[in-house]
Amino acid sequence: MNFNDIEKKWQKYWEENETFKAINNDSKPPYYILVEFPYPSGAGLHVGHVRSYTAQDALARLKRMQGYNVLFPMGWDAFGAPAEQYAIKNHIHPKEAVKENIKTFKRQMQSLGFSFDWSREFSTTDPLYYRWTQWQFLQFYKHNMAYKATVPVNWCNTCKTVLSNEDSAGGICERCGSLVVQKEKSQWMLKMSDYAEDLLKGLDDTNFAEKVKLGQINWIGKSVGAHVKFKVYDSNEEFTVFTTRCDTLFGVTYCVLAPEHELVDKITTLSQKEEVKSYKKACTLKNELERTELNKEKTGVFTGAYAINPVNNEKIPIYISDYVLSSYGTGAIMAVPAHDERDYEFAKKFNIPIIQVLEEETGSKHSDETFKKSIVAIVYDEKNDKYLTINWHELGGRLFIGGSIKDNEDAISCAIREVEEETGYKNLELIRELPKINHHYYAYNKDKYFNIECTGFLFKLKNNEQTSLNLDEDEKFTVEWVDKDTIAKEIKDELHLKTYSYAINPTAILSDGIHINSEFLNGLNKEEAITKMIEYLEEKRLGSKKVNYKMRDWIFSRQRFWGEPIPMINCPDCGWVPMNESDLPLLLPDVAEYVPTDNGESPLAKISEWVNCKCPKCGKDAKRETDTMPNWAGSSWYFLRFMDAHNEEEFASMDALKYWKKVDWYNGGMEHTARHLLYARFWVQFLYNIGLVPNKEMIWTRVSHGMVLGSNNEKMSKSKGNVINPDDIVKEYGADTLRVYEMFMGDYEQDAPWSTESLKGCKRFIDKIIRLKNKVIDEENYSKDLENIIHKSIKKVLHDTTNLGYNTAISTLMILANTYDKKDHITKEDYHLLLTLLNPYAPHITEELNEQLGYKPICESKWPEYDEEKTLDNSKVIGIQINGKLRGELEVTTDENELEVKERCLKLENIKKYLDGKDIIKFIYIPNKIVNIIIKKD
RNA sequence: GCUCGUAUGGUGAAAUUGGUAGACACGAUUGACUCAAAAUCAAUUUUUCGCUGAAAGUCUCGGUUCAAGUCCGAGUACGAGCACCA
Repeated sequence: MNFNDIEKKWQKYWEENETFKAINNDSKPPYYILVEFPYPSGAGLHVGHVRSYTAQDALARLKRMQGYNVLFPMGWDAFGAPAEQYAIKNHIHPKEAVKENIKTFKRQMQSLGFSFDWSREFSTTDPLYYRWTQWQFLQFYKHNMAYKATVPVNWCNTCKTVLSNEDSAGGICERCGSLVVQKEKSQWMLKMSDYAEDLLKGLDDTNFAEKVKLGQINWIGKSVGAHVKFKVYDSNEEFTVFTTRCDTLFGVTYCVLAPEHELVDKITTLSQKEEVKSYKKACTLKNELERTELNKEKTGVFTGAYAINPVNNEKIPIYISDYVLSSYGTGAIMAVPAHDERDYEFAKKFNIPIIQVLEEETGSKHSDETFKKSIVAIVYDEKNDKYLTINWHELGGRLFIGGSIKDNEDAISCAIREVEEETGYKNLELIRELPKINHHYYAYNKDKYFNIECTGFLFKLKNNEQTSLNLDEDEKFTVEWVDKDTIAKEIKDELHLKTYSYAINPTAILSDGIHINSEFLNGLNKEEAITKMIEYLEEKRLGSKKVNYKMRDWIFSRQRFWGEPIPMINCPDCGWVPMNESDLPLLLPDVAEYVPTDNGESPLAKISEWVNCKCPKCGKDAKRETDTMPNWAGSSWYFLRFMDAHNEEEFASMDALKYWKKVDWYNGGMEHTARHLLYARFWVQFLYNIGLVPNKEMIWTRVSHGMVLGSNNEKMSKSKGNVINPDDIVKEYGADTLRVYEMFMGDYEQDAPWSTESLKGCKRFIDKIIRLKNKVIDEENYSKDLENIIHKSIKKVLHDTTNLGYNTAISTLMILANTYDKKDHITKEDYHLLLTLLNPYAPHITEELNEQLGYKPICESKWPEYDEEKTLDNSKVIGIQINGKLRGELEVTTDENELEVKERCLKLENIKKYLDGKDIIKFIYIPNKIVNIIIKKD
């Protein structure tokens, strides 16, 4: 029999015997393994699918052998735009296209021998399934979690259609390449923002991989800050800003409102009216691309109005600018150019003052410090592109010019004086004063600790006129002009380096430090100052602590045909009325001809016999909602349906949900770890809150797999011609080979390129397994000399298969097979064991060989036990190092003590050679690991 | 720009707690079997050198340690996601 026949034979056996059927309420412990159900595209199964399905299949098969009642289901996420477009083009109903694709996918999956429980199969497009998706939407609505709102959508004027964010990436329509514009539409929304905190906290009740948790946390984007009220000068108006940095309030030099802010028209002065109006107009015309373009210069206009800074009553101008988003926070900000990059950029452009309120700290603090003020002067020679430095030689290396400020002297005159005293140059022109730095240091010559507030200055040399220096000082240092490279290499002092970086790279200071110019906050660090400022604001009723989240409500409407219809009816008298639950499912109409509308409504809007209906409340003529649900809807709860797939009374019974408890292990692509997972968790938490599921989190472990890339290390795509079709591989090399190869190809969580050469290596491994049968002699029990490696292998394969170590599990099995191969004979039990361990990965060939040996099928057997005692070695070869360098090896037994090991060590020829005439300072013996002998060096 | 991930031979990659770097494969080279090929088996394969031995070596620089791929600090390159989130 060839491998294709063997595969068919066993696939048939499993199907006929319902080997993988999971039974609800079985007495065995439940274990739920889930892989993301695929979107059945026309392209068929991808080798990337094969990778994750095989991994989970191996886990499922192993868990079954361990005595678990394993639920390992499969279904189809079949709503979506591609099927819709295909259907429009070919004048058929999308469900026909979907049916075809599902058939292909299922055949391919079955040809790979995945142990799915096909009795629970369903598609999100089955009315029996989406009936419950609709029902759950009604629950959202009834609990005030669904509402209508007007939001902008991406709209393509050429295609006359609404686009998803994915299809309009970069502001270009994916299909026709024309510019995408924003259009206002009334949409159904789910109040997901209410769940932000719960979704954050819920992560503690999961075992998600750390990077998955991080993805969720970032998406939710919690930030703790404050609301601060600003009064408009000479008016009764006021506005509120959201800030995470209320500690910098004394550095506020202007405010910005979003162009759409409601106050803009009210406060704009007469003289600025025209300018404001045209800027607002320009903003609405901007498309996505322009708004998000990198390096875009800040724009904005002055409203003519002023605000009052609540902490110091300063009068500050109010601008409008599109760098402030109306959708986040309050749509208004206080601007602190000294400590925010965007504000800095804006202030530079509009010549707005910059007030530093936070000094960066350098050096290390000491308890007994003397405070003084000082300067660092950086003098630049434009002509030669060089900087003036003083080389103190051994005394202190290379520095810029520095010095202490005398009493009754201001910082700038001090800087000019010091430059002349130390270098003789006196014709300086100030380019810029640099931010102040708080520096701690120890002065050797004075044996004292100092804390200085240092102001930096950047000067330009006007001419080379130089007075002569007195000789005494000339002996201690030399004055040198140096270039950038020399500075980078030779200046080590932290204070001078920091000042230099301010000079060449002017920017806002974002790091922590010490507050200055801030009255009651002076001397405090960032965190202390924030706490104190919030207290102050709340006490004076000027503001309050406020938490903000980036996560918005879920836009739940799509203007498409091929999705779950939203079961809402618009009645001229009663408004929006939910359908009666007993009338569900609301079916999609059975028409093959439908065209998109010109105004962006769903194609359903044109099918009048479907749209027109009666109001469930008053019975008058009414119209159905024509928007459909997003793709994410059906996939947000499918894992619950698998627990009770054919229930006609409920989406799933509490009984079934309680039996399976939760998804023990969920696997999918990295691209879904943020959004899909978040939507699914939100959906479940809502169902929990209304008492329909037993746990607030229904997914325990979430793992993300790496992609299978083409052999050229690029993503597989038709256009690149690097696509591998699993059907071809199964036909030529067999399903088992493909499965083993995809598990062996590399770290499961990492991307891996396809290699047909490597695949052939796995075929050779399978062939070797078959050849080993010739060495089997009719004897029970393990061979004595194989016992150690057999027990070790059972342990390792078990550990690796349940801990994402699929590649090392395979290599362990290769080593075991190689060991068998070196022997003339192996026992039946030796061979049986190898087949059992390999079975989760290569189920067909192992079952076949196992049957030929006369054993009962592996899929009905137990996972072999290992004896910890027998995995231990009683001796081990360890390395012997001398001063950390490997110089020899020694076989030690576990019961040898350090003294015995040392004695034997020192007798070894190559060790003696190195020790000859040297003193041993230390002898380190780490049992079972290594010996390190430390000797005195010459 | 921000967040996350990654960096080890010609290639895919191993290396539980810091403890002999390169397991297991692929490819390559040589040999055996063969009329020949395939298959199989055996051997070599990190680099350099004065080759029975030695030195260097896990992106770069620095640190901790008897001992660092692994821990700490600074940086570089590549990849992914998000992007003016105050």
